[in-house]
Amino acid sequence: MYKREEIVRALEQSGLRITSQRFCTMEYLLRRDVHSTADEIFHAINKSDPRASRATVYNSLNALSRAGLVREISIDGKAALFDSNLRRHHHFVCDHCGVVEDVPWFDAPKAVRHSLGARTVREFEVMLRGSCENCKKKEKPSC
Amino acid sequence: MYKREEIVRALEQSGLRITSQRFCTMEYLLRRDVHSTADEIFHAINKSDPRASRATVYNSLNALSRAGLVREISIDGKAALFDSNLRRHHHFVCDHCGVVEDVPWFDAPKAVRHSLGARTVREFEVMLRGSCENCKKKEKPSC
DNA sequence: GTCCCTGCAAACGGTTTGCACCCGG
DNA sequence: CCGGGTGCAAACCGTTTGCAGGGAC
Repeated sequence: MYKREEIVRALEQSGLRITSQRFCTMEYLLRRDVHSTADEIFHAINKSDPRASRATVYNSLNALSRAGLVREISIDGKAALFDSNLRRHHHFVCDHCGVVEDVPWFDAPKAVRHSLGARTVREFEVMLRGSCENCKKKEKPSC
Repeated sequence: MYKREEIVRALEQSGLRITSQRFCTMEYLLRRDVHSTADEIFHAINKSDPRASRATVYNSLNALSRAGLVREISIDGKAALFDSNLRRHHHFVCDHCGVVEDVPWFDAPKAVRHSLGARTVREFEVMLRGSCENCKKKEKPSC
């Protein structure tokens, strides 16, 4: 579980002012195990503090993102998802329910680097698409 | 070069009515070697037929996309790009100029499939990010 | 006390939709 | 002639921005 001071320390180390909004946003992302949209975060924060605004959630997320404390992922033109998992990883997207799950990191095959000619590659991002465990069960009720 | 009848045939085979807008949209995409946004396509078509509307370009692109004649790619929440290259391939995105280039297809390493547990994988999509050839030259003017 | 952050509302860019008219089959 | 496509404008949705006031350091 994430303690208050851990979050404060993470924000401090990134040189960000510790404000209520940033703290709450960071806390929310760390406590969830699934990726969240800005809107979900806004509603959660807004429930405990009705004065909190959507714009500030966006601003906070951008600040956290620039500071490298969260990662923004955008898939298929839908609302951006925010991810507090900073370990290298890839993503799996379910075609049916749309859930986005983390999958373990693997590097690009060596041969690929050669096919890229004069380009420099800094990042390797993979997206797998298919049926998640739950949707697969539903597809085949029995046999 | 793509001949008029080839495009007509492709549309026919997909069971789509052959209308001026769909033909022009398809032609435009086939003739370009880079991916285009709906807006670019709209402006190109609008130049020769000032009555053409943005909405119809979107509708046509959606129809072509549903029919499997073009592929829609959305990257980083920016305007969608449309791609008439139907061969399997991956994408390279330049961090500096934003250009999106096709790179040769390669399959996921076998080990990856095992790490996915009960999920079924239908598609494997890779995005490489870095500096394209042009931007790399500019980065290092000399030494 | 100084900036930076916040909240609000308005603006924004990309895309979709409702509707009346039009055209391909 | 019928059904679907088209053009237009307005709606939509996620996100950003300008501004005035407030809070962190």
